[in-house]
Amino acid sequence: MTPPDRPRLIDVATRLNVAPSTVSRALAGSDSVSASTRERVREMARELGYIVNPVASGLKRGRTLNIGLVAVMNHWYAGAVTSGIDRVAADCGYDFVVMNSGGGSDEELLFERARRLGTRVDGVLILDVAPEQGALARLIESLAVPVVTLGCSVPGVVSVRVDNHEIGGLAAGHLRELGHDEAAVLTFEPPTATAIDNGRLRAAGFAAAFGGSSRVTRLGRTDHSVRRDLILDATDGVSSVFCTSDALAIETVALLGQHGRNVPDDVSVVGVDDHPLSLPLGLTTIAQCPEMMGDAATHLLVELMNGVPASDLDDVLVEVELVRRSTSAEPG
Amino acid sequence: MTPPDRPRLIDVATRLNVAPSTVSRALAGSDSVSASTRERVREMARELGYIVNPVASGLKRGRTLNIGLVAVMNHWYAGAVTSGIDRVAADCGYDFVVMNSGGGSDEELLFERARRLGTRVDGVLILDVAPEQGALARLIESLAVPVVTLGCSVPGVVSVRVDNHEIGGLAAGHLRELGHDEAAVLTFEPPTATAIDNGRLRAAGFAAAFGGSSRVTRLGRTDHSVRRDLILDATDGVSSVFCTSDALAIETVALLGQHGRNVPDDVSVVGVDDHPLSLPLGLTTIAQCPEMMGDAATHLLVELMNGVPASDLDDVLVEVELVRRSTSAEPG
DNA sequence: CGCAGTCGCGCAAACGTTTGCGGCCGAGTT
DNA sequence: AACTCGGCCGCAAACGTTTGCGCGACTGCG
Repeated sequence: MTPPDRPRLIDVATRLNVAPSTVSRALAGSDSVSASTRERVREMARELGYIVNPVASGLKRGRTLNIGLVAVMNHWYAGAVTSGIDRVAADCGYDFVVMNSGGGSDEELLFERARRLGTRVDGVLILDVAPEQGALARLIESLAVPVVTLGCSVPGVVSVRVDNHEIGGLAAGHLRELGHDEAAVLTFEPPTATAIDNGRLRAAGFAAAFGGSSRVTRLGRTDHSVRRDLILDATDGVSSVFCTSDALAIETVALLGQHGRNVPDDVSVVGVDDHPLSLPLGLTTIAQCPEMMGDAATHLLVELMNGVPASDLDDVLVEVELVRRSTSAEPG
Repeated sequence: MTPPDRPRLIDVATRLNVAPSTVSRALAGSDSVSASTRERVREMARELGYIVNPVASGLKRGRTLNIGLVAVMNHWYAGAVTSGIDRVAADCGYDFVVMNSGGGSDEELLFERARRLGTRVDGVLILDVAPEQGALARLIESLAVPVVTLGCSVPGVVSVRVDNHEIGGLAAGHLRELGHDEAAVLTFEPPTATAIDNGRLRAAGFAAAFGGSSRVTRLGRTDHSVRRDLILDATDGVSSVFCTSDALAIETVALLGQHGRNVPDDVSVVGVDDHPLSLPLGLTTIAQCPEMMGDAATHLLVELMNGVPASDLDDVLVEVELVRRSTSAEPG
């Protein structure tokens, strides 16, 4: 079961009659080792299939070359962000370990895990967890490593976000341009107490920019059959509806269709996110690119871990974009 | 930026005038330390906020208490599995690090990363990567740690899977019971060369069990407007359609609806996966529970890491279940 | 009161790297 | 020819734990 243990640094050293330190330096590309031995060492390392033991290396150097991600993974969005993170993390030589913040309502336990996570990684990314009464700030505190937040923000820690207000504004502008002057806005309550409430801001941004008559209704995460009724009720008679997430929008257009209201002829629907199904379903939406957000956040985190002070780094606001497809049109 | 370094083992030792070894043993719950000192140590550790340094500990003990996950994360399914993994991993004291296998078509690079991953973790989970010409086996080989595969299988390594053939069979049985005797089956080609092709088996299982007239058409991942035509064409005239994934099914019912074919009155549609949107959309589907799969796989991996030989462990086949909702009905 | 057995604890050697420091040797300078 | 200087490399001490081994003291028995 235990395979013939991996070769160690000292193995390649003895094979070459040099000191371990030389091997270490050679592999690190130090210039205080002659080009010729450097090459010999590299050759031998490759031949033996040597790779440094990250644990030992981490112990000595005080960095683990790991970054942490805390997020609730049970959502397509988290997976997409993860893709972005992985790409740049790999480029920078980091692996990343994830800690699922979902489900566990036991705050004490969460903190415990966070503390442990902080010992394994050089920095962490926090995705979409809500700053409930300072709990997020305390969480970050107990991590004790550089942090960048994604989709949420805490004073003093660098973040990458989208402008949720602008998102609402874009949707409002689009509908307005088409000629709609009444709209229903539908929004979910956050699924868990620790998840962030983007919907509220998006709805507010919409209302502010729309100008016409709009009415927002918040949907609980309860039984979906009662939700049906709420949706139908809220959208009754209006010519356009703005859903603060694509998941909700997709459900809404299906529902409207089933009840004889043609989208987009009778009613326009626009969502937010660019959900993977939005393209095939032809949903008009405000797209944000999760991979790009993961990408940007990871770059920032790398800088922090390299010692750049947080005060030198600016928050980044990633661009959102209206992508018009076939669920929005001029009012019939 | 560097906070006043975390307390170390020796700090709590000196504070108590005991040897570091005693502290270590006390915290480990060894019985060779008196109950009273054990308690004193624990108290002090709590007071100082001490937590063991997993890197140092890992170096000495030769286990990292990390498990690896290789998967393509850009998919809701991976996120859901991740949730299951995290839950039991946390219970067993493990964290997990993920390596995104998607995108990178450079096989050599993938192997390099896998080798590195193998040095950081005590075992790895592999999700849905295809055994393309033995590449998967070589990947596992180069990991050099215990492995369990999820959704795919390689001779000699323990796996947890669903019976894709049975999935097709369940769908066929359901449609048959309703009275359908003709069906179109729609399936995606795998998105990348390294992703597994579940659709083929599901389609085969369906065909085998359906008995009536069924015709399968495979959809490329190409432009979705050409896909529309293919779908409409393939489903033209049939009373029922089986889609080998919910994503496809959702797209299909939307399409059918837009083209005047009422679901389920004119045509029944059943999918597979129990996609998060399937419930709100009312899609009849064959549900598999990704969290449970992650859960099961992690338990197996923990056993392997504890030294149980792979030959003592049986592959697990997780149950699938037909959940009937409102897209299937008796033929009109 | 002496001895064996036990229990609790400390000492020090690991685990596999990285890195400051010092030493050797050859080349260049006067 | 002596002296210096710089380029390469080895020695050994860390990093923070865990753990085999051994030692002292205390208990209980003869």
